[in-house]
This record gives sequence, C-alpha cells and structure tokens, in this order.
Amino acid sequence: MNSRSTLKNISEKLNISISTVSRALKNHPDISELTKRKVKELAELMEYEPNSYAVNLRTNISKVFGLIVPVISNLFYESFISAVEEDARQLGYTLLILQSGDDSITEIENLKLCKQNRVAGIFICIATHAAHTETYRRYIDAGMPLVFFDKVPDIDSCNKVCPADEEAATIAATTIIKYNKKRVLAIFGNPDLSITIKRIQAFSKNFASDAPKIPLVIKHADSSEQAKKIVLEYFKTKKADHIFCMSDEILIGVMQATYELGLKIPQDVSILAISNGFIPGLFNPSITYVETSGYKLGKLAMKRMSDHLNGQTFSRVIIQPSVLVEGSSM
Amino acid sequence: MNSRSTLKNISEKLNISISTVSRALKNHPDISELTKRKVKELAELMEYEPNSYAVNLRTNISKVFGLIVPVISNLFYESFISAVEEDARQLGYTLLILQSGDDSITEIENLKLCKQNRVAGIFICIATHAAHTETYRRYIDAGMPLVFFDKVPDIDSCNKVCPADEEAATIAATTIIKYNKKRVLAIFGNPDLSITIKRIQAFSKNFASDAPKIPLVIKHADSSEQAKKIVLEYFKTKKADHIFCMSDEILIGVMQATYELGLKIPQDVSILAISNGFIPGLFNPSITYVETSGYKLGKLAMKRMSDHLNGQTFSRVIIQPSVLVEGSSM
DNA sequence: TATTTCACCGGTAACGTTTGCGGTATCCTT
DNA sequence: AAGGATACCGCAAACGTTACCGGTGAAATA
Repeated sequence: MNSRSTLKNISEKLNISISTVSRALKNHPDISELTKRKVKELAELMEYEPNSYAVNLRTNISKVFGLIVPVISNLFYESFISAVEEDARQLGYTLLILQSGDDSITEIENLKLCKQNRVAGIFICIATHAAHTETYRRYIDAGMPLVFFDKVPDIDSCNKVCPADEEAATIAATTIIKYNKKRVLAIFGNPDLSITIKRIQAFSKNFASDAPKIPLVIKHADSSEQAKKIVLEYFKTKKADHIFCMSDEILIGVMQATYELGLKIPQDVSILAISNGFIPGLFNPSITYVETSGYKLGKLAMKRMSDHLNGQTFSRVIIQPSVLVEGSSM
Repeated sequence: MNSRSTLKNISEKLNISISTVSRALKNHPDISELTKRKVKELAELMEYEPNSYAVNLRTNISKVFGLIVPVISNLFYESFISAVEEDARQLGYTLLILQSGDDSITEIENLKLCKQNRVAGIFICIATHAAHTETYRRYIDAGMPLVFFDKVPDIDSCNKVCPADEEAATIAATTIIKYNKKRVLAIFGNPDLSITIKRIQAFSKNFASDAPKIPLVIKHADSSEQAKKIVLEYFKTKKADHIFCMSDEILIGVMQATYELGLKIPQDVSILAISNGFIPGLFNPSITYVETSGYKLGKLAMKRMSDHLNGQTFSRVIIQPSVLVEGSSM
C-alpha cells in the first residue's frame, strides 16, 4: 500500500513545517485553531494514518501485546484470546498472536518474534514439554512484562495466572464422594504437565482422606481417541459407576465410549468434568462440570499485565477460583 | 524492555562500523569470515534481535498480516485463523488479529489499525450489517492486498474466498430428498446475510425442481437458543421428519430441542447440518453434515494472498468445494 | 615499477515521526 | 517609545536500520 500520505506530504501542501503538522494533529496548544483546522481537514482528505513503525521507533512505545498459545483452535484458548483482545482494544493495544503447535522450538522462535516486534508485553501459555526456564528468566530480567497463563513454568518470581488446579480437582473429588460413588475411573491428561500432577495430587488426596475405601483408578489420555479407548478397554473387564474427565478433550472421548457401550447417564455411570463450559452443555443429559473459564482467565491476565505496565512490576501469582456447574450427569 | 542491543552498540564494542555489522549478520559477501564470526558471536551473546520497527520503516516491507473477524471464539473462525497462522509463519509473517464484535464501527477502526500498522495485507470477514463498500474500495484502490473470506461484500472486483454456499445447500437438499423425507423443517441463520440468502435460494430451488410436492418450512434463528425455541414451538402443533440446520450454532439448539422432546434420531426425525466438522461428531448418533471447513478455507485464503503479493493482483473469487460427511443421523 | 584487480570496510542519507529549543512577529505594559 | 509578555511556528536531532557509493590497502598483472 503505497501510502503517500505522511506528515511531510501534508506540510508541503500547506506550506508549513512538519512539526507544526504533527502538533496540530495532536491538538498542541502552541498551534492556532486555524492551522489545526486546515491540517486536520487535509489529513482527513488524504486519509492520513500515522505510521506506527515510525512512531514506535521514535517513542519506543509499542502498542502491541504478544500472545503465545499452543494452538488457537481450542475452546479454552480461544475464549482466553477473545477476552484479552477485548480489553487490549480498550487500552489501545493490538494483539500479535502466535501458536507454538505445542512445540518447544517454535515457542522460542515465537518469543524472538515478540522481541523483534518490540511488543509491550507477552502473554504465554507454555508448550507441554517446554521448560526453557533460563530463556524465560532472560526475558523477565531484561524487563519484558511477561504473564504466564494456564500452563506455567516452575519459576518462582514471575507473573502467573492460572485456573485453581488444586481447587478444581478438590471440588470434583468432593462432589463425586458426595454422590456416593463407589468405583471411580479418573482420566487425566499428559502426566508430564504440572497441571496434571497438581490435579491428580489434590484429587487423590481428597479421596484418601474423605473416602479411603473407594478404589480409585487413574488413567492418562493425550487425546479424545485415547480417552475413548481407555474407557472401552476398562469396561471390557470391569465396571465403574463414575468417570471423571480432566478436560474437554477427554470428556469428548469418554462420551463417545458411553455411546458405544450404550451406557445411560447418570444411571449406569455418572460423569463429571473440568471444563471451559461449552462442551458439557452439548450432551444429553448435560454434564456437570467444574468450570475453569478461559474468558475469565483472560480478563485476569490482562488485569495483571496492565498492573505490571503501571509499575506494579513485582511478580504475582493469581488463581482464578473454580466453581461447580451442575448438569444432570451425576 | 530496554533492549540495549542494537547494531550501533555491537559496532562500538567491536570497533567497526554499523554497516559492517549489518552486513555481517546478513552474510553479505563483502564481509570477511573472521568479522562475520566475531559479529555473530557478540550478537548472540547480546541477544540481538533486529528492531522490526526500524527495519520496516527503512525497507517499507511489513511482515505482518491483518486478520479481522467478527469473533475469535467461534469454531469456524478459529480453525480459519489457525490455518492462516500456520502458513503465515512459513512465509515469515505474523498475524495481527482483530475482532469486530460483528460491529460495523469497530470494523472500520480495525481497518484503520491495519493501515497504521502498515500491514502487508488484510484478511477480513465482514460484520453482519457492514457494507462499507466505499471504504473497502478505497483500501483496494490504494493498493492494499485485501482478501475477503466467508462473509464478503457485494463488490465485483475484489478477492473473495468463500465456502461453496450454493453447492453446500444443494448437496444438503439433494441428500434430504434422496432419503425420501416428507416434512422438512429448515432453519437458517440471519436472513440479512448474503450467505443465508444464497443458501436458502439454492436449497429451495432444489426442492422446487426435484421434490416439488414436499412442504418446506423455512425458519430463521440468530442463536442456539432461538433455534431450540423454534423447534419446540413447531413440534407443539406439527411434526417434521427432518430438520436441516444451516450452521453449528443452529445444530446445537436443535439438538437441545430433540433432547427435550425425546426425539430419536434418525427414527423420529433425521438431521443434517452445514458445519465446520467438529460439533456434529459430538452427538450420538453423529450428525451427517456438509462440510465447510474453516481450516481449508484459511489455506485457500493464504494462497490467494501470497499469489496477490507475488504480482497476481487481479481479483479472484475462489470457492471452496463442499463435501458430504456421512454420520448416522439420516 | 606502475597499474589494475580484488577483498573488505566506512560514510552517509533516508525511512516518518516526536520534541526540546529557539525564533519572529504582535500586542500589552509602563 | 522601549521593554517584556504572548502566540505561533520552524530547526534539527534522534530512534535503528538498510543500501548506495565510495575508499583503502594488498595482491596480481603488465
């Protein structure tokens, strides 16, 4: 786009200096109303839009946030992004969105891209097997406002905004116990993730203390297909009266399995999930779930970011509380 | 982030000129291997990343695409974005993602933001009631590579990448007719959208010619809730042996209604949808649908964009063919 | 020895913008 | 009438990069 409308261009047409044009457009008190009017009119006519590259280079103030996520096409991240975009717009920022494909190399490349683009700050959900602790540290130490969300690294002094992993698992466990379930099959995600570990721990701990006699079978699934397979396999030999699903992905696979097995919910088996909130409502009966809202998390993350930008540069860990949303699957 | 690592900085530490540093980092043949090595090592050490604002200002070559979408949090757009991001990364581009909230004012603001950021091109899905024909024209005439997708304006000479709206509706209609359905309830989206109009026309036309005796009831729904209500209302007095759903949103509402009415699928009522492909698979039985893939559309849009950037600046309309994906709902 | 070739490197202008500082009229004060 | 205050505007430097146009020494050629 050969944007031939610059301050220089306007100034020449009006026979005034570049600085005057610049100031006129910014309503600087030094400029007369007459000049301001003329400048603004011409600028409008010429469809002038300030070159943000030049502005940024000069002022060193970027109005762009970087946002790195394993995949965009995911209900949770999608709603997170949506929330952040809304608030960013309010503050006059735009979003540079990058997906790492859950790959740790790409993740680093993305961080570099953010640095090249001199973003004002970065929101990042780290990849499954990424633990570039030193890399993250360097960015933080260099003064880059960094807000980790959802999947966060094991660094103490950094900004983290997370769903209440333990709490969610605790709510789930107590709910299941309350409903008096006797044979529980619990399917969690990737066992390497700290989020998985935390949830398993809290989940198990609750069962151990409140219902020590209940046999707890814990499995791991990386995808819907795996989750489905696990249930099908399990029901070949044993029965469960409850299936717990750590994520939407798992829930979907589990539901497919119940279809195949012809299980009635909640009569034959009850189900409870941890979810963003969209998927559970699609089923019949609707699935009871512990909500971990991407949208709400996005709002929190943005809050933390702007606080950081406003000088509260100390690190903080913010936990978004979980809440049980009752469906009819228990 | 006070990135104090610039070409100047490196050059001073090495007692060579800025130009030499610049060239060394770019493997310019004029620079000796020794110098190159020293420069690269120091650059690595200082974590040098070129300031893209300066680069862009100087070269006038932007490596950013703008992407405007009504909402991010939507299965179709989300997969579209995902596809575009993948390809953009390959080409060394990043994405500036903006959502208009389906609001025509915000849409214009977003276009301005793209212009300010001197993006290399814009992907845009216009808002429902936005018909800024003149505005779009101005951008095109100014030489901005513009690729409209999904919801496109009524302009002749511009790049459009769309799902095959008519074809999808035609496939849907012929399938329904083939299954010998006698009382069809068809629920479409917002009647103001050209996409809706086109689909209704093709759908009706097929019924008129191939099955003129079949009564066709056409309704409109803007949301899942409305779709659900429509079905519930309709079944109070009449019966249908088939429900057609123009979108995922409508499908979801319709399924809720079938739950509530206790309708067996496909025995009591058969269902067919036009969909991105994720939602239909969640139900039991899985829903037969005509696929309009956001992901594939994204790939096509990116193809068109890069062709445009490579000189094929003539306008083109690209239609992504539809394909029937058989579930068990017919 | 004089001249050409070649390998390397530096100076400089430009991209579009912002901003501190200084300048010139004009008007008001005494 | 001389001085100062006021209103308005321009100059120039700087942000970090790139690329054109040179220039310098040393080696190769004549």
